[in-house]
Amino acid sequence: MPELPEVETTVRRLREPCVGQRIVAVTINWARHISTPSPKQFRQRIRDQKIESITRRAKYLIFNLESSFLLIHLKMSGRLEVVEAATPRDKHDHTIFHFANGREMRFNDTRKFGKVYLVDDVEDVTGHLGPEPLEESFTAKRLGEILQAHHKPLKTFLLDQTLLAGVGNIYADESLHRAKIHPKRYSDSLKPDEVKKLWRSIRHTLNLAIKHNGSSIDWVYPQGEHQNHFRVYDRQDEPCYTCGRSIRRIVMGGRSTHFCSGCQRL
DNA sequence: TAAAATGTTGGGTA
DNA sequence: ATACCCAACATTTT
Repeated sequence: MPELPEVETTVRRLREPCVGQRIVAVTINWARHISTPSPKQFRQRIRDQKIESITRRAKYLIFNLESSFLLIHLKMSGRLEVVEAATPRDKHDHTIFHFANGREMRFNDTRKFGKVYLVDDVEDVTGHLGPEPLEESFTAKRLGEILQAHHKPLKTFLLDQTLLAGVGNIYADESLHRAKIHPKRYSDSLKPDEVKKLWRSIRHTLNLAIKHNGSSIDWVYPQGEHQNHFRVYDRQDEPCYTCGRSIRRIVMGGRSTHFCSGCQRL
């Protein structure tokens, strides 16, 4: 589930226990978690490297090591925790990074969709991604240009990581509601004031979610509290807080899509 | 019980 | 260029 705000929260939470730590070994219990290089090469190359900093690009965590980059994508159910080595392991702790200080970072991933990369060039993994919505360089003008260049329903547009990076199913719906724009509107149909509203809405929605430490849903990602602030996501048949009309749930591109039948007209 | 649905993404085929 | 279905997998819900 983790989208941009949850990944950002995870990065911030991991900095204190990780930065400055040296990775002395890696335990790989599910080899297919390691995307590149081979598990054997991975273990060898990461060994004895220190974590110098942690950043984020879209939904990827980037661990800046001494001589390479460790990237992790949590996909649908991934979680990262740093614990004492003596802490009992969970059956879904698939990849474990052992630190020199006796603690370890565990990549727990029930559905096993997550991926781990060790690369010299971050762009090898993130090169196909669109702009970061919270960067200063991402202006309303820039969003407008990208919107105009494609003819896609907005929901589909917002989920396309090559056009705009980091927005997932929850924040796409929340952003469109805050902008009062219907998810089926086509990207190249927005008027300039609508572009501006959508741009502001995306950034506000993501920043607010980060302030709430992300959203917690079910058993995944237990930290955040932004789920208490959803306006449309998972609120089908409930009244809109803005206009009182009921929230609808439809399926677009195989993804559940929530919008207000009053505020968001086609 | 069995089928459907769940936050992601990439690929293959129209 | 876009749309649609499928794949990866485990667990919960219908």
